[in-house]
Amino acid sequence: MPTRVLIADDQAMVRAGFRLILEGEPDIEVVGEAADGDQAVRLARELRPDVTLMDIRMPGVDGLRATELLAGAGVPDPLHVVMVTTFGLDENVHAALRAGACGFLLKDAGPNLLIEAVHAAAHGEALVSPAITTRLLAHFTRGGSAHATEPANPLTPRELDVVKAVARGETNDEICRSLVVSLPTVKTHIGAVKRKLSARNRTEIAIWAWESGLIR
Amino acid sequence: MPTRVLIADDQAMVRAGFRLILEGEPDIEVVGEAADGDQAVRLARELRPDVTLMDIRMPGVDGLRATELLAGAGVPDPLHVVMVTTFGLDENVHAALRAGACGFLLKDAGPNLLIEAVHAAAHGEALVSPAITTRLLAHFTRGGSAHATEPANPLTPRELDVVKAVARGETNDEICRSLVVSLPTVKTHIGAVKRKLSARNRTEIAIWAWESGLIR
DNA sequence: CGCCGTCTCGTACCCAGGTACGAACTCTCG
DNA sequence: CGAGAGTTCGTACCTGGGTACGAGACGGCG
Repeated sequence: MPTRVLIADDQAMVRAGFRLILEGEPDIEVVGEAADGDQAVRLARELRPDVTLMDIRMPGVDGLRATELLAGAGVPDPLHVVMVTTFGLDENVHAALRAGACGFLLKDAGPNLLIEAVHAAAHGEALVSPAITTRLLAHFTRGGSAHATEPANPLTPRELDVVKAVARGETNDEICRSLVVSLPTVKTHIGAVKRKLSARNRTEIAIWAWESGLIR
Repeated sequence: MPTRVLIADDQAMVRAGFRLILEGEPDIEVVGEAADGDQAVRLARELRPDVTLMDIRMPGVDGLRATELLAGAGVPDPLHVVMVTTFGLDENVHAALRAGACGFLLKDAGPNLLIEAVHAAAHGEALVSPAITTRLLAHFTRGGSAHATEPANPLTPRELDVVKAVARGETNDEICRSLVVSLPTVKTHIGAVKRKLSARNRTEIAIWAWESGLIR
């Protein structure tokens, strides 16, 4: 009996590409496609796929949230979600694994890795892109301290304001004027954001904002 | 006699997806794949494809530059290049058409549109994604005015290396190690880049890299 | 050949950015 | 009401980023 796969990605051509890649395998069957997180959750409940390929970045409910929803009250059997994304920022990886994903692939990983990941996920095993694996290991060996305490992505509204300003290239001085607060306040917020995103400087905050679609 | 197609995209999985989509058509034959602009130019000269699918964003020589090179001294017969990209930034469209492309597709356009575009390009006709067509028309009707883009950015190769590193969030210290130069050198290059891009800090350099598609 | 651009490195200085505390105020919620 | 989260501000300190010089080495080109 073949592995039944659900594909969730907002780009129709990416879905078609995945489908064609996977249907080249005899023991894999694509049972559905979803264009956003909402659809993904509904179809996953309805179709009960063995594995769900989930793009992180989708309009409306994104892949992370959708995975959390599924993990929460959706399906009784263990989740087999493989995250697929174009970018491998650390925060995304952590959030994805916390949300219950059992794989994390970059889209430039090659078709074979995709197939391998589906097979691995079907057996409840995890497969992560080599490039990301390297960074994960670096995190562990460096003693990734702050992660255990921090929940997923709860940036407060004010912190989001600061992130957007940073992602526009504003200096701390400009931010404190445009948000009408004092300079220490801006620094406090930025410090909090850096901890939550495990960013090492403001440039990585800006990169995160662009990658996550907060700015475009 | 089938239409011979060359695929140029840095992501292996995207190439595989395109190939599978196109090979489903009886009158289309994929004759080669290129992972960057250099390869694309060389293969196009060697294989003489009827149509080249070209991703705009590729490491090293990007799709725009590669198209220009081909238009310049490459092939005598008219160019049949279809640009493919995930984003439909206006300046990209203009630059692509200026460079000699005869089509412009968004990756979320659907497989059928891809096939249609290849067929159209084979006959020298142009096919542009509906969404982009709308924006182009808007430009014309509005009287295509304000173009605040810098057409030529005289960034030297080395400066481009530095820009990419900055856009990855690296610190000066990390850059000087990854490029194997001294710290003053890195600072010199960054200073030059800042002047050329009229950026006020490294974050604005990173933003520029993202906006211009140098990084994704 | 001399000129020019690029890449490289150095020294020195200044300041924005980042860290590490502490603390007050407001609001919500059990 | 007490607890917690969010926002705000303060002080002090240190590092990294940015600026302003100058200068040698290399290669292409008129």
